Amino acid sequence: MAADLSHLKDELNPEQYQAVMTTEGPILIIAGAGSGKTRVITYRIAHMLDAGIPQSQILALTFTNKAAREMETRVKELTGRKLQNLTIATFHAFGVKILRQDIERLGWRTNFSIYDETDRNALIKETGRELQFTADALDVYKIGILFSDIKTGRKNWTAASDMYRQLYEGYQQGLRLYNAVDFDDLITLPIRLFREHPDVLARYKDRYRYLMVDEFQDTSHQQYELMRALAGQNVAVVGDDDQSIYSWRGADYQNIINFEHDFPGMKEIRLEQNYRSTETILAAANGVISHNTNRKDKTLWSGNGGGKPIEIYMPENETAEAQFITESIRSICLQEKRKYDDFCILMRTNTQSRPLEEQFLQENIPYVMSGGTSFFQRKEIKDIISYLRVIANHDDDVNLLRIINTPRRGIGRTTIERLNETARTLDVPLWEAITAVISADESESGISESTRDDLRSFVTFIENNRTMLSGKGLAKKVRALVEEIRYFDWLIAENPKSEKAARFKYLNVESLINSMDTWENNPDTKDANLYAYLNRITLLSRDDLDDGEEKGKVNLMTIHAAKGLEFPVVFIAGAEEGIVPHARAVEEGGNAAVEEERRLFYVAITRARDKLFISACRHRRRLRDVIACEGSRFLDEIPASLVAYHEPPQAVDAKAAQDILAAMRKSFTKPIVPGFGRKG
DNA sequence: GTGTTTACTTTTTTT
DNA sequence: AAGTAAACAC
Repeated sequence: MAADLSHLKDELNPEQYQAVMTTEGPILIIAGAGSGKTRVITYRIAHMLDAGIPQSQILALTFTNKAAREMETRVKELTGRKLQNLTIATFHAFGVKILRQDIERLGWRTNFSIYDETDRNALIKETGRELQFTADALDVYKIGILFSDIKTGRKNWTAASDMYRQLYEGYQQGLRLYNAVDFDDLITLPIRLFREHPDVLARYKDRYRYLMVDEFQDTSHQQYELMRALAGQNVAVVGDDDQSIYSWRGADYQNIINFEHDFPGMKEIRLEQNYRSTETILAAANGVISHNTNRKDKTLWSGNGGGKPIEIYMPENETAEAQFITESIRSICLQEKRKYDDFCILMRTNTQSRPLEEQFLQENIPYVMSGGTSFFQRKEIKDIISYLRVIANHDDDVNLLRIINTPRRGIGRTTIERLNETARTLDVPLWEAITAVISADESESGISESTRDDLRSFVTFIENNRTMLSGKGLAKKVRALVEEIRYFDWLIAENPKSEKAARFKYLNVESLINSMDTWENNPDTKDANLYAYLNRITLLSRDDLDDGEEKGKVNLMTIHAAKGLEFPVVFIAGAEEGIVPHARAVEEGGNAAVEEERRLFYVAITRARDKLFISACRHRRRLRDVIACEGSRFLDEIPASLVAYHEPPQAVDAKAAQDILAAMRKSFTKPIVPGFGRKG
């Protein structure tokens, strides 16, 4: 089916239409929540293709893989074309693409490893130990953040941080030696590449004539630099300062101001009509966000009619909260004939998901938790991936150390220390030290012959698996590897108390292998080799794996993960002081941080189309003990006329809890609070 | 030299 | 509850 865009004018409002038709020159689209942003972007691309602009000239940058994928499918649907040459990617994925092509010019080899936070911290720890840092001074978590700030120019060295300068140098050298780059490098190295090698930049500028950046309010200075380096005149950026929620990762919505300066003649288009939410929900959102001082003034309006009041409930604890949510979902499903995937539960932190997931399992309600502790952060997954990384890049010390004795193969602490010394004196990666030690005539290394045998078989094992680098059947080979190292036995041994846990972990490994299989058999996968797989994998999160699986399931996610999405019925769980706004944000960042938390809450509210429930527990379990909680300050910022409160349950013992539950069940056929269920 | 036990802290949000 | 580091046992 060919594109039929002749009715564009009827399908879009005047501002949207203008945004779609303005393909030449710089434009800034300020798109309020629910104002049809995705629609505008996809129509805009479709229109450009329709106007004869080749796919290869268009580059669209997003923040999440999910957004990129969604954009691609929508354009595909709209145009009915195959999109082989259209580039829609996240900033980081695009960075990888650039580096895969030309990183050799910067001194790395093309089979470089990408280090995530865990890997980065491991490398910092390792380097710190070599430099004799005391355990006290070596808070790798904090140092990792510091290094990221330094690398991206967010911070300079200060008297306080100066003691880590040498460590930073060591860290950087480590990356170079192990042929690895970290997440920040995925943006900063392309910038450097473009600066130092104008011919490379020219190639990209020549190719990409039309640039588009989504969620522009969340671009960092580095990402903005990258964009600016590539941009000619035809740049469209789309954003909303009220939805800027990534400042802790370097996002700065001042880039919107910078854009006005750097691209003179820029056209600004504002999308202020909300098509998503009821007037009630929108009024609540506006009421909250209006408390922020530092923002572009906006008047979002909705033509969608009143809607139901926003329901606020204060359950006794998180179990009661989870029960309230599942009960509500059940009855709304029945009453309004909704499907499970119409519901979304939003949380501030990942840890909030546990009691909810338990309740869902118990009640047999299917759910998907997107994001969360990323699938790829799981130990069992990282173990297997580490094997693959070492196979792809022997010099990757961080991953080598991870697997060299996992499962146990008799290579213990002292051996590793010895190898480290050898590596340090020769100034080579561990792998080379190992090969040197095992091929030496006598055991001058101080490593026993039997241990050297263990090392030899390890090296042989890795070498034998290099067949993965080419040819077909990657998943099959990985499965064989997992069997050969007897990973399941290891999991059982490591989880002596719970075979269930071991089994669960093994299932995760299984689903990793399955996803490899689908990936390599997907016709859209261009080169199904190990390198391509590894480059891709580090940038993915859980929900990028099981595509299509989320149909018919209740959605659970953090507010951050929900950006850009919408659901008919939304629950915001844990709307308590200390959670939103998060205690850490309040104590560390002062007012600016509270404003960001408020934006976060605003994003949460504006995900809802028809119905919004907010719950705040009176007590919550934290660490060991139970603490008393207060409702979030943001709750008071919702105009009272829009809210219906649930009657709080009085008792906590089991019997009373049953009664409350029974009352709650009834409450959906007959409101226990006057006004609930009626139009406000 | 290696593997197991025990004491101890802890990380908000994600590419 | 889970991951880490140091102490302890083999």
